[in-house]
Amino acid sequence: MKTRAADLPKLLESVEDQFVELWNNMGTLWGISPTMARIHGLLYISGSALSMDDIMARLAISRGNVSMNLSKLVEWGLVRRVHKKADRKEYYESLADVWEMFTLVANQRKRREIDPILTTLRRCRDELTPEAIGGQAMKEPARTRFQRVDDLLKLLTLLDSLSQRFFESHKGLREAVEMLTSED
Amino acid sequence: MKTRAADLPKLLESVEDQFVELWNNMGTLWGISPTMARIHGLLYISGSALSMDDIMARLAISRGNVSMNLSKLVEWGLVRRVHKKADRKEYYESLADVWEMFTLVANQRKRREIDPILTTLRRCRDELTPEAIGGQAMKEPARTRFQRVDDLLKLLTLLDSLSQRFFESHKGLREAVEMLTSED
DNA sequence: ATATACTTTCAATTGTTCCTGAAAGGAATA
DNA sequence: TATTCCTTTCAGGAACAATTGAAAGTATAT
Repeated sequence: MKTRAADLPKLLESVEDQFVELWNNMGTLWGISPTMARIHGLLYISGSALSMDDIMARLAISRGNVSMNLSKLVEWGLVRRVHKKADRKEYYESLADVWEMFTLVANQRKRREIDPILTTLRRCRDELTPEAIGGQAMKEPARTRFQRVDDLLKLLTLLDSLSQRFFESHKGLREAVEMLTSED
Repeated sequence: MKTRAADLPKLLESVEDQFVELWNNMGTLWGISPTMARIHGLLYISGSALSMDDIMARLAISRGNVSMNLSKLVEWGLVRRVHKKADRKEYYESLADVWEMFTLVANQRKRREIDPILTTLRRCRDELTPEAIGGQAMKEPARTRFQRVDDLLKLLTLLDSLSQRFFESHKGLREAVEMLTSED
């Protein structure tokens, strides 16, 4: 059942709304605040540069809120400012490349959040080695603690190397595709 | 500088505290509530079955809170109840296998959160195809919208297949290790 | 220099999520 | 059955996060 031409704007609006909502959920998953995600969703799906007023009107949120969240998006590198000649307003535009967006966020979160965790974990392990506590290290209860920390550290270190390779360029994605298509 | 035997309990306690705090941060990253993460951290690092009272005392949180969060942990499958004979109390014990814990959480979150997103995304795409809106599909502004949704869907579908393979068994991990060690 | 057009900041408000403690619920023992 | 010991539930409160709107800030045009 085809949509008549007159209904197209309504349909597009509805699809955009669905997408913005979806992107909001996606954002929650990545630890991104709802409004930030919605704004980015709107910029991404619309594919054009929008002004603060456009966004305020479309998403029904206040000027201050839009301003703050746009700055954060620019900081993350997901959105960039665009100046139009003969217009004092600033416009904002999303990155278009999805993979680039993913790696951008993944790399920053890894650096800010995962790396410190790994550092702490290593310190925990080092405090439980024979070098640190002598013969006690081999006996309970220290032995179990050490074992658990070490197990975790091994896995996280591995995942870390993997993600490093996977996220650092388009190459990682290509390798993954090959792995997926070769066997199976 | 080795620790004297008398200081060992203090040291262990400190390491455990650091670990619990670390696991709390890790949990935030996975969208798991702080207390739930801390309880699980304690159970994991201690490597033994603890009672509600043990946990309340060690983490200084209320009985109700411990109870609720333990149920959720059991629900997730990260913790299991243990009955000790001649004791009415219930004890709780964490899974020991780190990889198993990861896959458990990853699979459940995928099912609950990612799959619905993919469904919505497909619906968005389908509403923008030529089948749905005719010739308009090839012209702006519908064309861009379709393109963007389709790009995203392609990548997410790929990541989905990848993670499926990666997380469904120990095999995924082994493959990844091979990939990492073979070339580079 | 002043006015205009637009953006940023931030204190106050609102909204959300988390935690507590006490009461109700269950299950084992006497 | 009554008692004891332990767990769960949940309404209210505390802590935290997000949002607004108006004042201050900045830049361009006149």
